[in-house]
Amino acid sequence: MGRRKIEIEMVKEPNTRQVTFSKRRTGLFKKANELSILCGAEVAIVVFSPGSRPYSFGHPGVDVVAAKYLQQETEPSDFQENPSSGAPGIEKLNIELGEVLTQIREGEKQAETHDEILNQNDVTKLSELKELRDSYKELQDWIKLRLSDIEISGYMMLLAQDPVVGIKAKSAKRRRRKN
Amino acid sequence: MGRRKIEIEMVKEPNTRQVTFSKRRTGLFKKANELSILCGAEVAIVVFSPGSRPYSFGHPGVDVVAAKYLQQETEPSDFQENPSSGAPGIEKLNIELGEVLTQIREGEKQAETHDEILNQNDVTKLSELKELRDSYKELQDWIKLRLSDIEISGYMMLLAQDPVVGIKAKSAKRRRRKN
DNA sequence: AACTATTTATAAGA
DNA sequence: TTCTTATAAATAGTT
Repeated sequence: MGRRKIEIEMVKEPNTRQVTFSKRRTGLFKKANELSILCGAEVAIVVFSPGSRPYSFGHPGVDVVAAKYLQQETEPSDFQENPSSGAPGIEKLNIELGEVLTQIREGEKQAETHDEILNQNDVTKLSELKELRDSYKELQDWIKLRLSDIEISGYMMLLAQDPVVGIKAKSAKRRRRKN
Repeated sequence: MGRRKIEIEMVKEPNTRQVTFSKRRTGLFKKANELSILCGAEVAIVVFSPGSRPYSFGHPGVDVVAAKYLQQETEPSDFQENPSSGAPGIEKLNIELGEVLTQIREGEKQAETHDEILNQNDVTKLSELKELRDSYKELQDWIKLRLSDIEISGYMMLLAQDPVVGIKAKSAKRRRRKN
């Protein structure tokens, strides 16, 4: 968005990096503000500059949103006891899928420790990344097809259940279709 | 930034508002990601949609940054040399993967409308569910293998980033397994 | 800090 | 909804 296109990678020149940080932090907060107003959404952002200086934005407030977020995290989900779906055995399947998700997440954390290695990879590896991505996409498509075949709902929900609690609780309760 | 200029005020049409929310939330997270990479900054964002669904972004993690923010202890920072990611082109791949995740989530929403149908399914369908599950597991394994091959870190992080909120450990009850 | 040339985000439209 | 496209907006390099 400037005179030239830049790669998304650490800006080496300290001075330039600082300037970039200031400009983009301002832009980020502006965007966040617009989002909250346009959509009536609650937003909280905390940023630590390269020099670890803290900056924050919040609507209605960082603390408010953070509290809501934390509360939700600890809040005991109620979907558990909900028999909802009703398909025999589906619960067990859901649990297993949940475990798979957990594994993904764990692998993801483990991957964090590989940052440096990542930086050493050269572009050659990109082909492999694409391969990975494409394969993943294919599977998603396949899953979606299977889903329409067997009409299973709570199932897909569970796919993303682990990460998104909000959706979980909501779907569990719903007994009627919305639209 | 669109066909027409719009005023920054609550979008009245619920449908349009939802669309705007999705687009802008994606844009916001993308910007946040770029900021963290370009400047080696730590960023955490929590957003609640108009429907109070939680979304979050965090580098290195929402909880990490949030904790640091809350503590606010003037610690001697030597954050300067955070290498974070930076492989050329990886940014684009991350975004594409993010889109895949979005697709999953969308499919999930769509599935919600099949609650009733689901309840009519009989046990016969279970075999298919298992097939689905196994296939999904297989892919996860494959992905994990590929990951160790190419050592990509931020990549997998992005996989779970969108829902992220994820960290919402609360799904606690069922994810509690040592693996 | 301002100033543009460009890139990027996105509001409408298909 | 997903993709496209005309425009608005953000911003990289410059002054």
